[in-house]
Amino acid sequence: MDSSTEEKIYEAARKIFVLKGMEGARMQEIADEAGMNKALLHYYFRSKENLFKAVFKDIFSKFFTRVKGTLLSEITAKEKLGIFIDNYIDLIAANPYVPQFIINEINRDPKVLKSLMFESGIEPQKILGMFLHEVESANGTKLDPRHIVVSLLGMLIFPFAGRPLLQMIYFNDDVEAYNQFLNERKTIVKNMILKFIEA
Amino acid sequence: MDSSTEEKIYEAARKIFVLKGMEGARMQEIADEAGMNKALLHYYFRSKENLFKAVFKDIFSKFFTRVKGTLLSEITAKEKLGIFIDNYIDLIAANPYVPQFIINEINRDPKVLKSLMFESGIEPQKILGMFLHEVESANGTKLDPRHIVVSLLGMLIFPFAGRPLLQMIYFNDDVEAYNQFLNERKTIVKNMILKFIEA
DNA sequence: CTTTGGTTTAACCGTTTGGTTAATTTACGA
DNA sequence: TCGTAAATTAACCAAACGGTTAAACCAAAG
Repeated sequence: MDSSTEEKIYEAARKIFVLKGMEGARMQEIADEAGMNKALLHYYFRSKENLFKAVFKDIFSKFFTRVKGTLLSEITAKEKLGIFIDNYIDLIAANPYVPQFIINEINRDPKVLKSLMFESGIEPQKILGMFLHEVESANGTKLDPRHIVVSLLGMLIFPFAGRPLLQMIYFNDDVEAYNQFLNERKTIVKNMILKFIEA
Repeated sequence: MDSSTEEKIYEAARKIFVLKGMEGARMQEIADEAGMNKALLHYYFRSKENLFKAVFKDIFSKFFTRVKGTLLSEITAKEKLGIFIDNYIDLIAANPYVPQFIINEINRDPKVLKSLMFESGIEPQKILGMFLHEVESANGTKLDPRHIVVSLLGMLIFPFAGRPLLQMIYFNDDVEAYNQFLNERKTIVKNMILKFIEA
């Protein structure tokens, strides 16, 4: 660990905030996680809200930036959908609590959304707008593409957000079986979306 | 308001807990919402955790009981799916924060899940098991029905959980337009699921 | 009217919380 | 080697928190 103190604080804060949310997180816990005195958090970031905003803004923009990369490759719309689904599932699998974290914090304080999107540099409207366009050209504007996007995101996020419930009810708390189930979803979701768009 | 003191506390607690979660809720805020002294909350329910458990257990079991009712009618599997989707969307529309609340609290403390299901009387496994059976007989066991159920629930819940984000990005914060979008989803989701199962 | 028991309240308590401060340590250029 | 500014710490603070308590209130039984 040769990263700077500020970076250590930031990474510890990210971990704790994503796991417990703004209200559930404690400054002392973040300090412990970073292995240093609590006062240092206030030395580098003035307040808890400041630290949280820095973390949240970064997670928010990075998440959408990753999505953007997926949608910029030069292939057909349907291929893009397939690649998007693969990459998005991998992205959530690597950060399983992030989507739910983003949803929770936006619901907790929806006011920050506008300034957040502006300050984050990237504009989700354009990214998701690109996505809408992919869907639109794939199904020939027969359907409202917003329904496709919402269905797609719901199908991708829910198995992660509802994991404790689903894993227990359907998989007898077998972690490996559930991981395989999550992998299978790439194919399943692709088939569902494409079948619906084509028909 | 001629309901008893205990009922008033309970309803206030339900409202605040669902809106802000266990950690975000304050006993004083619940007392204010109920229009009475904070000490009364401890007089009727011993502790915050007690009060929360009572509320959560009740919400959890009522939500699954409602789902159960939908699946018990005597019609074909495909018809049941359609009716289930209609009723489930109406149910969430009447309690838009409940699914996310349940998901959050289960993630926060997954240990309580088992005892919760046991104490709540109804067993989600059986209810969702019934649902699996409907899906199974509708698609002739060609697909793992668990994927269908997870997709279906994700498609139904996500537009409510992600509302602030989706409403802003796709509907310019037009509340009425988003409400109409939510209504359209009944048809859309039905078509998606049925098309996928039949094919 | 008085007593009795459940109900309600204001005031209080100990702990935890985010945040501050003054002093100490460290890094490093003059 | 010294001096200085940044970095780090222990100790502290006020406010907010969940929870308690003792007294006041109130309805019903005697």
